[in-house]
Amino acid sequence: MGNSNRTKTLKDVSRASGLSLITVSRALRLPETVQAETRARVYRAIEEIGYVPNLTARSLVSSRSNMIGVVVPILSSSLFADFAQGVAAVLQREKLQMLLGVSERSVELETEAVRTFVGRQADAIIVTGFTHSESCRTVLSDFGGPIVETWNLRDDAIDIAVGYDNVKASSDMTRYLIEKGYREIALVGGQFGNNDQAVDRYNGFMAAMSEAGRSVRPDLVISVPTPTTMESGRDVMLDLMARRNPPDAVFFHAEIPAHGAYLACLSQGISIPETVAIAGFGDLKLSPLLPVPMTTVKIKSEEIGRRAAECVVARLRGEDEEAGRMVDVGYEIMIRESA
Amino acid sequence: MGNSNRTKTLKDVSRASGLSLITVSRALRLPETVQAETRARVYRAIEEIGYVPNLTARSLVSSRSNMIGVVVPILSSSLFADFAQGVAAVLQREKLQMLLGVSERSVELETEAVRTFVGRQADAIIVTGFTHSESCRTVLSDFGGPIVETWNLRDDAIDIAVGYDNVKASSDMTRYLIEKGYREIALVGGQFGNNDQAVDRYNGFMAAMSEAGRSVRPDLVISVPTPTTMESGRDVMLDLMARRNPPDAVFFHAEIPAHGAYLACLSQGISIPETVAIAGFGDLKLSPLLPVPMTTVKIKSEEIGRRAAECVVARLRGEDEEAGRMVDVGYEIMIRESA
DNA sequence: ACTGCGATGATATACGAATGTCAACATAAT
DNA sequence: ATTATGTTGACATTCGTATATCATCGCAGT
Repeated sequence: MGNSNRTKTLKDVSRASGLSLITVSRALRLPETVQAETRARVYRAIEEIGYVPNLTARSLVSSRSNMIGVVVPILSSSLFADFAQGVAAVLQREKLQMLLGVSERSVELETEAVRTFVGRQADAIIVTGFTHSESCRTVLSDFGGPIVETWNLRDDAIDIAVGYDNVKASSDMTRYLIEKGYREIALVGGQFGNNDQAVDRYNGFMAAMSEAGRSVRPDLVISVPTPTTMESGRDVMLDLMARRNPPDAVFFHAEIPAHGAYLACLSQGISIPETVAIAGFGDLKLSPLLPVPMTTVKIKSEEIGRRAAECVVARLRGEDEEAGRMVDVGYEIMIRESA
Repeated sequence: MGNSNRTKTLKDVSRASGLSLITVSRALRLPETVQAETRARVYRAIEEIGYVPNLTARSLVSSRSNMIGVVVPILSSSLFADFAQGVAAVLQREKLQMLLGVSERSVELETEAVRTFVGRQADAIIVTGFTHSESCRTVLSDFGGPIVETWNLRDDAIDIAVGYDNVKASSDMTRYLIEKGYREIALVGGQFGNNDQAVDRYNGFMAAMSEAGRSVRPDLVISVPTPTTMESGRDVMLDLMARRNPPDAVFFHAEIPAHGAYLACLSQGISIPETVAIAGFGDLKLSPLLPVPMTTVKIKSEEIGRRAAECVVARLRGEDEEAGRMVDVGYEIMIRESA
């Protein structure tokens, strides 16, 4: 483990270079104000003793940390992984670091994560969804920096919202299925607890149905547990198709179960879309490459992450004080062949 | 945005509660040493004014941050996302936070990330792979805390290694393919730059081949660019199958291109494993659910993350000072039907 | 010789919490 | 009454860096 010495400080650099503490400090923060030769001496000494600035101390004084707190419900879902990737890409080039918290869709864990972000002087906070605990809202509203709520759009954003209209996306797809002539459309949705997206998608579906004068058969509205899996989609699908009066179309509000259902049909010889049509929500990389490419709602997860991070850096730079409070990244109805 | 006041300090709690600063501080750190009633007064005041302890200041004096730095090559790959998820799960329950850096497989970006981890007084550092820049090695060896290198096993670990034997995993699968009777085995590997795993897998393949007295046709050794995509796998596969003497088995050293290739065969009516066998490396959720389930090397990505994090917390607790320097999480050869 | 400027240094203070020493007081045990 | 113990407070210092003020010194332009 090499050196067992304590970590080096600016004072050590000063000693090693024979320059005063202030000059060293200036050489780092205001390189223009010291002579080129002096600067070189400082850099040489830094290199020599292996000095790494203590960013904690810097944060304490500046009350800025160059860290952005990000909360995602789960990482092992490619949607949120892509989202985090998008955030990371933007932060990377701005020399900002990402403090990542995983909430597992629990508002308590989210609150805990947000609290530590605030305690660590994070410069901004990006969270998923609009569902928060009371104490989380309190902490966030006392927080000075930019706050971005992502993945959905609501009027009551705390500060900034970056996402897309889940209600509209869901009703658009539902309307397409109706127009396409499907008679019995099943809905496989998510769980409502702590998930405003699932609620909005459900509402979008119901709105489109009633708007078209269609009643919804309660037995055709099913929800799968979180986190979603291919297996749960497969099971739901096989259950549905084994019934006396099966649906002729199934709208999955999550892509993973849709894939599970799709593959189950493929294995069982149930033809898509002839016997049953499948529509998804998410559009993962696999979806367009399936033998019968999947019709689905494309979510721009990486873009949500990027735009959220861009809002943050814009605000930190002082631009856009009031603008960009609401960023709609949109969605796309990908009409392919499965429905 | 609620309160535009500056963030609250311990002094504010002291003022609000009518207790002295030290008592408040003690109530938080050594609750046993203050009376229950006093403690309650402190908590009430904290609640009232919305005090959140400044962890930056705490870190500065304790020179511990409760943050663990983690570097992954990319997040939008389910292997690394699962890995990060595993790390996060363990850190969560230990009240540690994750500082996440994305290296994009560049040693420079990795170095930069590691440097900021050190500067932020991270308590431990977890990196991917054994390929680092010189300055990264220097910074790491001056770093006082635990360092975990993951996803592979090598003798020259800086501190702790958590992973599996890529050479052996690759040669095991190759041997299986040879024994299974495949005559012309193609290899679709990754790029070697900054990727010790790709190198080891290649070496494992070559070793098993020469051990069996089999020569390797250079035209059947192909590499796909990083990051890997389904499309690149599809293209390689279609190219291979269009040749005069196509292979009868293809060993993909990454799962995503294997899936792309698989789906291309499915669409083109190329039967698996009769016309061509496919073996993968990774075992994603999709692999066992394909119509012809895929034979592949199962990597325990989430477990690598969990174990790495567990090593870290054990060391931070002072346990295992010397033990657990090398953790082999193993792999599994999943014999299914595609080969 | 004058001012003005650029580069460097000396010294002090601040950031928010942790921590060590010592004092003040109340209550309990002797 | 004396000593011991528990609770609270006052004060000072520390962590590593940023920053403000003021002092030097050398050198160019007047």
